[in-house]
Amino acid sequence: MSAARNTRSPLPEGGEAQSDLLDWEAGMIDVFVRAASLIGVPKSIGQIYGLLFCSEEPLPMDEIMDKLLISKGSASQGLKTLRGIGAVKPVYLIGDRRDHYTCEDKLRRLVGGFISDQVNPHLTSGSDRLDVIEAAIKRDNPENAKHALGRLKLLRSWHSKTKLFLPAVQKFL
Amino acid sequence: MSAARNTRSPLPEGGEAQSDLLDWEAGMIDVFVRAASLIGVPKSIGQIYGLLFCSEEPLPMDEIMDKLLISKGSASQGLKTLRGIGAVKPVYLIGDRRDHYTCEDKLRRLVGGFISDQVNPHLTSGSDRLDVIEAAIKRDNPENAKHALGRLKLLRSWHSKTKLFLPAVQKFL
DNA sequence: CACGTTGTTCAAAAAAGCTTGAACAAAATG
DNA sequence: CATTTTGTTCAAGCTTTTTTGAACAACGTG
Repeated sequence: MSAARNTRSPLPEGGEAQSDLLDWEAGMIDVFVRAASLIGVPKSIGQIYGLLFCSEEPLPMDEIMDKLLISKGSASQGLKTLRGIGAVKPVYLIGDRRDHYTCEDKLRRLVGGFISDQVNPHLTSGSDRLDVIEAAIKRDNPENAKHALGRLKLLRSWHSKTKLFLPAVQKFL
Repeated sequence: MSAARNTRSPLPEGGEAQSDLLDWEAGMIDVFVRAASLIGVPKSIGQIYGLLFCSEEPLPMDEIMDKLLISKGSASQGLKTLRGIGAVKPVYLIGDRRDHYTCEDKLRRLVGGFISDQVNPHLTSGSDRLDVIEAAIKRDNPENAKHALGRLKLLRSWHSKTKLFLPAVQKFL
């Protein structure tokens, strides 16, 4: 095998912070950042998840800050969100006061956590909104009430299809 | 049936533009705006789709502008995007030079259009990125190369599951 | 072919969302 | 209990995205 002093991503460094990511790590993190933005999740969260995905060991917050060059606020907030959807899990190491984190790497759980945290609440409140709309139609009784009720019915069918669909996603993945 | 002068949403009006949405329409549009933002689509696009969803007749751009109180630029740009994913269809009415639009109201087609326009391109380019990562691992041959390759393999499996999954979505909905 | 209508484009303004950093809380240490 | 370490919160700043509006292209029409 050919010699190789691991090529690293840009970012020359001066005093404290140091990126120190290998190319393959930077590449993977990039994949996660893109995937995150596709589903409307902030960059820093994709970065953190990606870094943990690459890491063989659980990482504490300050290492995450150093490697990704993000602020304490971002790191703390990002980990909070990731914990919330169950995408990272805290690991307690003896002899180290700091919380360490690993990523959840079962696709099914990742998706499940995201759905129940980010999607289901909207689905639930959506149901109430449809009831309000129905009330408005019946109250105002516009001349095209028949059409309006038809649309409402269609929307309700989309709603219930989606509710059936999401659990099915779990099984599939 | 009880008397009722249709209650309308806020927005007193002065000279030209007029919102003139009924409560039930405003409610439905709101549902679409929320759904749109859930999947990272701008508000104005959700509004336009919602308005067309409520309307019994195809609508021309200037009516859309007037009812939603949005600018010509937004309306034009929003319709362009919606046409792009096949969420609205142009309808040509004789005796009227203006293009009119109706919404696509088959859920399957809506979702299909969105996926092939917004998701598939990312999936495709993602595949190339994984190859680049693999090359980086083999080139640098870091001491944890075994672990790195394991992660890459996992990510590849997620990738192919997703590729299988998306067409399945179509059938289900 | 001059004119009015319809629709697109794009630079600048506005809005929305993310990140930062400093102040604060909590908890372990000596 | 004073001090240090670890982590959270949140207002202010910054970036990115969206919206606006005016200039311009396209196209019928008379």
